[in-house]
Amino acid sequence: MPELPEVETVCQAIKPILEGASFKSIQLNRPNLRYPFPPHLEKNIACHSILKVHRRAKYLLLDFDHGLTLIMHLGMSGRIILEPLDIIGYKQGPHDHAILATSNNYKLIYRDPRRFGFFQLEPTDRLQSLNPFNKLGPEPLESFEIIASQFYNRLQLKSTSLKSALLDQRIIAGVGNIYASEALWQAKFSPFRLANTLTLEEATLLLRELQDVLKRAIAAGGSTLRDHALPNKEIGYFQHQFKAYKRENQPCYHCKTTLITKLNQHGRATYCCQYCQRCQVAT
DNA sequence: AGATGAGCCTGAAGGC
DNA sequence: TGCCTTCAGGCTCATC
Repeated sequence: MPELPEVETVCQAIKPILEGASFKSIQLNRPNLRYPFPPHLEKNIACHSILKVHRRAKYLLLDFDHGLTLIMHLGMSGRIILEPLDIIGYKQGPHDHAILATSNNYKLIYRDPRRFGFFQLEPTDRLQSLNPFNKLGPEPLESFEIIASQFYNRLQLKSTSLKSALLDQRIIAGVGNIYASEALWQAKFSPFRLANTLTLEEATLLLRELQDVLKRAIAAGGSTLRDHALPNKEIGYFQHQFKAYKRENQPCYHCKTTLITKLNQHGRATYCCQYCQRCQVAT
């Protein structure tokens, strides 16, 4: 599922329930996801209060009162379900890999069919100096004034395409394939244009459109394609607002005439209006 | 430094 | 209906 808006909506939904609570038991149904689960996970975090639930890029972070942070990444197909502990009718699914029971009688279920996600446990005060957090670019929803120049400066150092640059977590954190396509369409920039050819004004415009797309997606509860759902199982609705992504052969909403094209860029799908975005596949 | 391909996995969708 | 192939929202690694 998860790009920044999906992780953010999950974060906002679980925050009021988890902050101040603790996990009283942790059931792991397999030894690993993409990587092994942190050793002695239950022993290390059970019965410690969760001080803060927050997000950095596409990572969900749970800070505990004894100085450890549980990092959860949802990979491609991960989701988090939060439901009352005594709910009748919960049937453990084949991909419910971790079930964490909370002190306030909820269970947090980590479900991930493809298992590209992972858990990591690290000291909270060292998080910023650890991989991958020490490499991440600014949060795109930080105050515009603070990050605009950083964004521009980082683009200036990149002789790769704009699409690649937006997906590069070192330039701007949390953007994935959907929202990169949407932001580029909205700003009318070709995904194939080289990142270091943008002027400060153009980089500013792109960042504004990126912020707009991400904020609207969060307000809509994220995008539900196959896997994403909010922890209460409601789905996100931003997929109905896609202007480029998954709209191949449908008219562009800018020019109303050109059909959106699906192109392959670095092995991944890119959607654009070849007229409005002046898309020419770079040679 | 950047591009490319492979790999980690499963399930949905489409073609035949 | 069933089998096969392709594709998918992320990220890392090796190689060129």
